Amino acid sequence: MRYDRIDARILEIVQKNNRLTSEEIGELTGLSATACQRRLKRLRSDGIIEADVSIVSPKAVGNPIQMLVLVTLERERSDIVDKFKKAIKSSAEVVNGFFVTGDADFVLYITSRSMEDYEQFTRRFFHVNPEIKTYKTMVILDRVKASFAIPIEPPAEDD
Amino acid sequence: MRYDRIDARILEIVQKNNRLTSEEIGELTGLSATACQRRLKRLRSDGIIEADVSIVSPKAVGNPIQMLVLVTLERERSDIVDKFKKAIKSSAEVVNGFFVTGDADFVLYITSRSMEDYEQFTRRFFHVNPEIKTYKTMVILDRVKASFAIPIEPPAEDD
DNA sequence: ACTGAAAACAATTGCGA
DNA sequence: TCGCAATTGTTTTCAGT
Repeated sequence: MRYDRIDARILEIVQKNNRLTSEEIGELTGLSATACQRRLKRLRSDGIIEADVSIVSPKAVGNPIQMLVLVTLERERSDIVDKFKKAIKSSAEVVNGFFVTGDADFVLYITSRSMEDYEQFTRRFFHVNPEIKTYKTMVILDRVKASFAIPIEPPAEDD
Repeated sequence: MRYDRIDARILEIVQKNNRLTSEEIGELTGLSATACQRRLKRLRSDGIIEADVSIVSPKAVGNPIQMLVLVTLERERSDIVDKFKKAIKSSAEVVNGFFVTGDADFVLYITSRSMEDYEQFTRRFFHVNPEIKTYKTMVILDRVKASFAIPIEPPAEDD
């Protein structure tokens, strides 16, 4: 699971747009299309590229409201935590769920059709999960930066 | 900017994997490859599909540490807020930045090579942005759900 | 707006370097 | 690991329903 400088360049490119042809990527990297393709294949099979997805506009598909929710559980017992993780996974509204240190136990990224829908969701969700002590909702007013591009460290040099 | 039930189905599919062939999508939707392709083209040009990207593993590219940071500014004056938005945009470490209501003014999603690197980053970042009153770091222990799939509302029916 | 066939284009594989 | 050339497969265009 190793990558060189050219792989890093390819990753930077496809993180922004994975529909470029290998030829185009080749031009941007100074490699032939074939070589780029082979590298991409390796990056995918090695799991450096985790997935290739279309990003859908939440607004365009009827979920204009987005929230970040800080959830604190009653207790941090591992069975309770695990149960809550399952609840996150099985909840369609929760797009992202993070288990974190600090001010909260979990942070959830949720999309919703309306504030009313969100309120209903919380009622259900928090009723089904009585181990939740508190939650704090932060409504997203602006996605200032909504990149999916992870910064890539310069690769190790073993010349 | 409208979509029907089949478009919704296509969106669900490509949100998970945008490298399927039109043929494969056709089989999953009961349409011909050609029809799927036309729909995808429209979904892209209409902006319902915002982007097509490869998801890179932060861990695999040397950024194993991920954080969510709640930032509160000294004051919510619009020029200060705008200045901070610019700082977010121009900072490579900040992958995502949200302007929010509630307990904080901004939530940042940051990746880093190490806690030391993160500490250095905060020093720089908060030095350059003196309008920051407080910030609270939550280190991500587990990405319980790291989907990029927005739930899609059943489309409006105008038969 | 859809399908199906043909043409254009891109990805993959094999080979020599 | 690379590039080139040949093959395979995918996408796009076009005509017809």
